[in-house]
Amino acid sequence: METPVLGFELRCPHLFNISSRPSSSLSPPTVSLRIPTTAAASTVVESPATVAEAPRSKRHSNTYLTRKSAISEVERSPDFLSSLQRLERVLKVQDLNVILRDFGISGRWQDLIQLFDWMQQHGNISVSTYSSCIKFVGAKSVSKALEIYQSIPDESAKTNVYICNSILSSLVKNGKLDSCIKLFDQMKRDGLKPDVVTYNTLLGGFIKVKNGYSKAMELVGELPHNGIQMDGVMYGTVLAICASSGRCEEAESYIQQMKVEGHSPNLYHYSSLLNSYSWKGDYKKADELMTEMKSVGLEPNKVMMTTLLKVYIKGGLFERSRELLSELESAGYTENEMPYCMLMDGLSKAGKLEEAKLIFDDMKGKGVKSANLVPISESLQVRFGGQLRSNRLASLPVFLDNDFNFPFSSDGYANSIMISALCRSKRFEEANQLARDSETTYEKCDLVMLNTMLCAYCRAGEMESVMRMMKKMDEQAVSPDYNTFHILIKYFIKEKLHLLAYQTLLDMHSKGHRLEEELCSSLIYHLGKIRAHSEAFSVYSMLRYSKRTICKELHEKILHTLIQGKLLKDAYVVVKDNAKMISQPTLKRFGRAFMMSGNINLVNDVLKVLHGSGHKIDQVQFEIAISRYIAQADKKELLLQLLQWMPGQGYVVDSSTRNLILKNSNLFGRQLIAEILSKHHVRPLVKSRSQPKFRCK
DNA sequence: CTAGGGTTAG
Repeated sequence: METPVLGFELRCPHLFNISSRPSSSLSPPTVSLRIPTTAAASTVVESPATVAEAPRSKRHSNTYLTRKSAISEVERSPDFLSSLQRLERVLKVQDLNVILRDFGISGRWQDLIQLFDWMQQHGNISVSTYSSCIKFVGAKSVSKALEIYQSIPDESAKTNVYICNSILSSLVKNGKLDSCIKLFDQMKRDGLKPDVVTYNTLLGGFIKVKNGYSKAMELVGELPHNGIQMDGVMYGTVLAICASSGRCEEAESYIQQMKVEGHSPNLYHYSSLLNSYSWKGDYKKADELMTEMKSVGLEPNKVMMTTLLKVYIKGGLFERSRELLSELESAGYTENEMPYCMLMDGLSKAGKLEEAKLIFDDMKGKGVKSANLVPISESLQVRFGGQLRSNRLASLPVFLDNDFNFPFSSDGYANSIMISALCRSKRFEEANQLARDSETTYEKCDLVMLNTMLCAYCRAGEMESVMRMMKKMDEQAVSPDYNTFHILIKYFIKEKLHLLAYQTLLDMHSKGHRLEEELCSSLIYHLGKIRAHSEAFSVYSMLRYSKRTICKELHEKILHTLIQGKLLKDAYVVVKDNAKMISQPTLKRFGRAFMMSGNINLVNDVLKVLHGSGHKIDQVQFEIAISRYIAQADKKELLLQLLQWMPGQGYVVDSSTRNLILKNSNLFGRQLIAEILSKHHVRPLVKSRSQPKFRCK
């Protein structure tokens, strides 16, 4: 039922604007010829208020039919806005909602937005309008859905459960689960009373995220607290979550539980359970499941059979897979590439490239189409890019960024799989050739396809093609992902374009992608070799501060590079933070290097850090340090500090150093020097810290 | 006759 929660009825044009046009200008309904023109016209001229309060059955029925025909007239009209203008007084807000949904279902995005605008301007709008509009728009773009949400003038409607469910669903569909949960909490604070659909919307977000199962279980756990019972759909979602994390036992127990509660499993439930068997390729259980399902009168559909195919492939039953694929073909379920792709991929991963290629060729011969997504209408961007944003956006919660999701048509799954398969078998020339073919065949490629081709070109060493692909991605405004960066950096290293690799890594880091240690490590090595020491250090630092632990050889490796590049202050930082993970010879090398040419003001600090880490400082280091101090008389204080520090830690100066100091003692005050050196007389036994006299048991 | 949620995918 339509509730006038928004308080628009007062502004409703029906009440004030009824006879702005003569009724004679109204066109007759074009659809339902059974309704006489006059009847339609007279209904229109009557105040809808009268209609609403006097539902005499005949007239009501007439009105209903009139409205129905008006709905389809608007839907079919080539210029629906003018039809809308004409039929304004016939159509109720719920009729407009029906039209809106029809536009949404048939992908008429521009019309949907125009109608929504029109309804807003005419104050003929309801909760359902917002809910539906957000649903359709939000499937494509979170930010646009949020703009609509923010534009709702009635505060109480913002916590309407249907509207909230729509907006939460938009966030989930666009992979913004964290934002979704935050917004959900916010909405609850603002008065939302979540229902079973709300919870299920959130749960839906856990289907394809890692650790989704345990997070989902937390949410399921709070259902009783909110007095919500799981329904059939929610069991479907929960089973999908189990399946997507390979938890077949949990899935089985949920099926059991739902049966106990009196729900009979349908195809959704069975296909998720089946999918949970695909992880281990448990075809035995899968067959049993199919038998049970048929015994309760359910016919396997396309999804079911495709999922079964997946189980057989995972289980390595390629002969049965091929048979099942034929069954899919005769059932008409192979109008797109997907099932062929699954089999090809499975075969190639099992090392059966030739058999995979046979499937590929067979599929190509049959002229199978690839699955295309409908691209977002440009008008939608234009419309919302303009006036609607502005002041409203400023009030959006900060955690919700306005990201777009552009679904591009995704041609060429099969080619992409085949290219990967060829690369896997190191047949780079063939992969290269197929990538070129794909480029000419498919106008637009999605990111995975682009990455696959890029990879093939890189492996084949086709620099020009690599550059062409990068340009293409740029032109198609496809932003590179982790894989893209990874492929490129590896390739640049291989081609000895180390600085380019470095630049690309910086780019990757700035885009927020995690850095892989092995790749960084290799780059650090090569940058060191070409004496790009500070670049090497910046790679190390990026890795160091984005990861909790890194392999200890890396500290060692960077230290050698820094010493070689005389970046001793950086080296000191590395030693200070990781001394315990660095080998003694490397510490020694660092110590000597620092004594020789490190910042003289830090010499004592460095010695203390080295010593504090358990490193035994050798005489050479002291000797170099002390000669530097002597050569620089203004560092007198530092020398005295060092000499005073040494005996307490079990170090004494050797005789040549001692002589050097005495020779220059006039610079420091003979008396003081003699006093300090007297403590260096007795060379204590090197019973080091690691060998305490008394061991505790 | 009236909004919002669940199945296969490189």
